Amino acid sequence: MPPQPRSDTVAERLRLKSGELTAAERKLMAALFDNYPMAGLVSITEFARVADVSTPSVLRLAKKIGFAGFPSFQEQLRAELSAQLQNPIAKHDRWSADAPDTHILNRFASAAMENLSGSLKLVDHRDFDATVALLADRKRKLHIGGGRITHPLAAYLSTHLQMARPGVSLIPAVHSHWPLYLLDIGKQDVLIFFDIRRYDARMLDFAASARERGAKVVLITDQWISPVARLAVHTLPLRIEAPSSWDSNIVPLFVAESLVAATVNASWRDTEARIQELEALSDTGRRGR
Amino acid sequence: MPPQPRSDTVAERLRLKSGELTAAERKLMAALFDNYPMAGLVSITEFARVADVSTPSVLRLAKKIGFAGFPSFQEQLRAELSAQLQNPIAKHDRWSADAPDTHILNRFASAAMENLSGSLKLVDHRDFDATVALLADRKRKLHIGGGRITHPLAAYLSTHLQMARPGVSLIPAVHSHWPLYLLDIGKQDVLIFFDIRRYDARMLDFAASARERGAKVVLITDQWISPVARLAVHTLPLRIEAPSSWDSNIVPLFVAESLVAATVNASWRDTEARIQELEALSDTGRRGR
DNA sequence: TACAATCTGAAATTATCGCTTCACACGCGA
DNA sequence: TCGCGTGTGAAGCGATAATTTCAGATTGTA
Repeated sequence: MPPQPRSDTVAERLRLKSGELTAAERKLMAALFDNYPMAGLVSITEFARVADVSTPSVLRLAKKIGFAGFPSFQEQLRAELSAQLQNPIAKHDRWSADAPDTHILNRFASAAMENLSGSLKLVDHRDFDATVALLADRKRKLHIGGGRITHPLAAYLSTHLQMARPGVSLIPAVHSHWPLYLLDIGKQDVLIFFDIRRYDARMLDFAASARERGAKVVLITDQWISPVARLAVHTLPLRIEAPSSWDSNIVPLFVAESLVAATVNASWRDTEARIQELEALSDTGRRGR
Repeated sequence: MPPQPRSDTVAERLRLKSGELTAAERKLMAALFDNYPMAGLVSITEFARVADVSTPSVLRLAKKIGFAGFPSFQEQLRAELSAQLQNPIAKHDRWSADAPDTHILNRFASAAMENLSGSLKLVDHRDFDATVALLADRKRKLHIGGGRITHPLAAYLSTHLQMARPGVSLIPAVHSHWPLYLLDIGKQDVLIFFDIRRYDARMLDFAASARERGAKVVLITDQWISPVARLAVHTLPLRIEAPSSWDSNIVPLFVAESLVAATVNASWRDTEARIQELEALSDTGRRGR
């Protein structure tokens, strides 16, 4: 390997060494990237304070990535910033550093952002709020399920809701077990289904049976809307296109996380105690091992 | 004297006073505008040297345009620069129609966008590309795992990679099964781990054992970087903050989907046939019911 | 459990910076 | 020519920043 090219940016040097950084050094790296490169253009004392480490740690990091001291480290940051300011195309720095626009990461990121803003226009926030009210109602049991592709989303939602409240059950991926789970669905229960194309006929059957048993169905689907919507009290249609052979489930995950956050907010009094209890039990479990 | 007008930029203040500047002060103004505002972000000594005046002249200029001293003059320059660098991403057009900005959907969306653009800056795209090369190499077996929270992400990635190539296995969520899976990890295999805070000590152990058996470890983690990074050939650090009691896994999912798309692209010839075969088998299966 | 290796920040030290003072230079009118 | 006002920078003095040292804390290991 040739000797380290001295023209490398601070960001590149940090990434190069990121594997061998200590805890304090990682804090500094995080602080710097949090506002790059401005965060590094203050005094060493101030930079250390912002990252919540000592000044020697800043110095050690600067030396580890090949600078003589803090001033030369800072000089490099200034040089990068100057170069960037003179180059008007630099607005792309918010994407992957120096990767071309056509890089899959950047194309996927654009698609994700468009899906997200498109979905927010598509979704009726009253449906969202009404769904949250259902999820926050502890008198109702929750049943969460998804198709072959979306099942991990259902699992994710179920794990988080379980931390927030009791009475959450995940319907397994394997169809043959479904009748058993249908048995446990009762009046006033809520069935949350992820169903995106291609829609699974068996999910429609399941949702129909659940509804007959008195459950309320909430559907998270794509913009072409699964047939389950006819049975659902609330439908959240999302955009899921991606530059890929398969659809993107980023926005469905976004909705799942938002539902969790909103549900926790809506019933904070009950939830707070439960989370603290969970923490305590986890700690005990860890120590007991 | 009225309180110092903090909204004026240094450039405006200078132009305002440009009529009453002395020779040395005009030299300083010219030097600053020559590379605004970077030229002023060095030490007073250096700035004076560049403009070919003495340091007291710099100080006198700073005071003349209303600053208490050189540091506060410089602070103003930094503030202007920060404001200028603020990415215009923040002002995306309306989110959810007529929902207030404070609605959880909009707050979560902002957080997601910031996490995404922040992560793209944090991730080294060469690590990403190198990871894709590993995933696309059909001679290597892939083992995919995650912690309690991130396991669904591992499952999602595994499902998609399985559609793209053979030799993909998902490490189950239950720790007690792990030794059995370790047995099957061999030289040249690849272990893809999702590990975000709080890091699981058992994942570190597992990764260490896998590495000892000759496997290459790829780590998808958060910006605070899991200790597994020390064992990993490639680390993808991501931003995961959310206005919620728990972290957001939207960006990890984004990376998983991007990895799948890039892997498919990288080995399209092999993948195409496999996907078509899968389609055919699925159809048969459905008809056979 | 003890030992070694590594990491970390408090404190001391050194270097540099920001600022003040003051002597001198210059222009200009008496 | 002198005197006066204004502008300038050399020199020096704290103040602050950068660096070094070192002892305690932490972590991994026998």
